[in-house]
Amino acid sequence: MNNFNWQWWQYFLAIADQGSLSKAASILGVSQPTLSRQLLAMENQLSQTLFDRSTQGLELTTFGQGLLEECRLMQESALRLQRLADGQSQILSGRIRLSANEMIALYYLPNILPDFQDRYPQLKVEIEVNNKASNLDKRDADVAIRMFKPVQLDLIVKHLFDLPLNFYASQDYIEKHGCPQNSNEFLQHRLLGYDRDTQFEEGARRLGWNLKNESFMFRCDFMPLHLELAKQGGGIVGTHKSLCDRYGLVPIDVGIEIPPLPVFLVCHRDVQHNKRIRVMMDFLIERLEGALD
Amino acid sequence: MNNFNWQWWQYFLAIADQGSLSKAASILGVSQPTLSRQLLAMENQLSQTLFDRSTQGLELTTFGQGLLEECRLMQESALRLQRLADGQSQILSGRIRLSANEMIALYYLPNILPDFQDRYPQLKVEIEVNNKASNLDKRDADVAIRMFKPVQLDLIVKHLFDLPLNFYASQDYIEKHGCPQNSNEFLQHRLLGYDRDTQFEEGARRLGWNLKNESFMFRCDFMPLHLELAKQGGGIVGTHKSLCDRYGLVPIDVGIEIPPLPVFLVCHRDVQHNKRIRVMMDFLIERLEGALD
DNA sequence: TAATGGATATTCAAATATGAATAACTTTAA
DNA sequence: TTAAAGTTATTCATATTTGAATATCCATTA
Repeated sequence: MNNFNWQWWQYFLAIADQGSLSKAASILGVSQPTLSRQLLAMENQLSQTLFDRSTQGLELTTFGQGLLEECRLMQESALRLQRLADGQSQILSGRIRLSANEMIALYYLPNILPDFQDRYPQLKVEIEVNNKASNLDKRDADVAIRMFKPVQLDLIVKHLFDLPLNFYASQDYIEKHGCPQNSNEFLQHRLLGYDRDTQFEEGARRLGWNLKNESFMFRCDFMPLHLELAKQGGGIVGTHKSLCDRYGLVPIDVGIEIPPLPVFLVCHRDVQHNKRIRVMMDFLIERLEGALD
Repeated sequence: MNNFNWQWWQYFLAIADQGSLSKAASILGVSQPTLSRQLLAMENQLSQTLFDRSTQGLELTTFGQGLLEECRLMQESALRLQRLADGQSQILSGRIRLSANEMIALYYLPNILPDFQDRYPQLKVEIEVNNKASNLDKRDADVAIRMFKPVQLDLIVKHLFDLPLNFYASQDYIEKHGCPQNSNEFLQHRLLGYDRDTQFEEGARRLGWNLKNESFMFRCDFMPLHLELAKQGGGIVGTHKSLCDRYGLVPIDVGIEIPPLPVFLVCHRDVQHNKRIRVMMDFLIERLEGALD
């Protein structure tokens, strides 16, 4: 009776999402001809066409569209099952994926991760460096370091500490352009700002400032570049207090207090008891704060 | 990343439900060794045991139990997908499953089904004869004839007609035992009643009677037997008015009016536009009432 | 116009998964 | 105690599925 292979729905969804047999096949870990034939078999059994083919790829028919939504629900179950299963794993080998933004990845993790690998040599560590919050539901990452508190209910969140922030410039810069003495002077200086990232804008608005991204002379969302620029005397950067010494930067005090940046450690509730994930989180709890020397 | 085959969950659920590789394999349409190996591969990938084996079969480990519930949700999606897909089918060949109780199956369907098969020779008709309501969610049947109005929201229900009921006995019986003239006399007679089926009991209670199953002299849930017994002069039967002529039964009027039995035609909302199902329902709407000659 | 790149479908040798048969075991029934 | 009937695991020849290579098509670009 129930002769429909669930794997077919998995195939169907991958093809629909990718819009191409080749891409879907590569993600699914099968070859394009295999996927082509499986899809044909599926359509054959349904006596219905799921996708319109072209040399540009595949597009859902209206029939196929009618199945997509429920298929996504099925995928959610599948993902949840995988999390539930993996969540029980007490194996200390395999891979663990950590998500962090560029600043954490570049300035804090290198100090401590070698120790982790010494302690757990069987564990392969994969770091996803990304300003976007990666999807813990889909296990794009196992553990994430976030600078904001996630609201999603099925996530386990631990507040680690707060990163003090301030404005800094190099000694060179100050000698050349002088040190601003108040906020009006400050705004006339070469401020290193953001491009599409609105986090800073929003922070400023909460402090009652009208500081648009457009007001900055130099704009870039890749924060490490701000630091390097500031180091070369390129301008004033708002960044972590713990980094100024390393970069030979001096604080600029114009009576503006930047609220410190909270740091959270996050994992999915379903996998919180996974041993690999547990040891990674414990390690980060133990060592990350100390990495801010 | 997402290297888990959805088919494995299908296997997992079937094994959990059947409690045996052999049974599950037969249902899934694979061989027992195949299923045994697939399960092993699955457990291997999870590095966890899903079932404890014995020569009696397989039993879920606590780990496996933790996955069962979500797996059932996944199955619901799979079943819904299949209904949605099948629901669009405009093919007039294949099988169609009809669910009916014993009375309908035995006394009304034989009159009309041959015409259906003449009209749609490509369609194989399967009849599930069952007093229980078969599961339209799981497609145990495509179309069901029910004597009660289903409450489930995702079912399409059409009220066909009402079957008049009355009490009957054979001429022989009446000559031998006399015809009861009032309800007190009536209750002293040989009434043919039910065993575990409480539908009649409940109907009687709604009419203000205290008529327990235990009060009957002869008890059986298989209604056609009641009719045959009554025909042989075995007692008084409460049954369809339309059957009394065929069986040479005469009505017994003791001032008790049995409310007529409503007849509903039911299919799942998801498959209501399926052509096979459509023609079967149209046929039954057209012909079933006439079968009550 | 011709070349390129990206797409699906087909071919065919090779790897893989399958199932009949069987082994090994346990419970139940005789 | 033995036989029967049920279970899962293993073996091995077979059948199926797979993927590299290829054909073919179409849009884009030089």
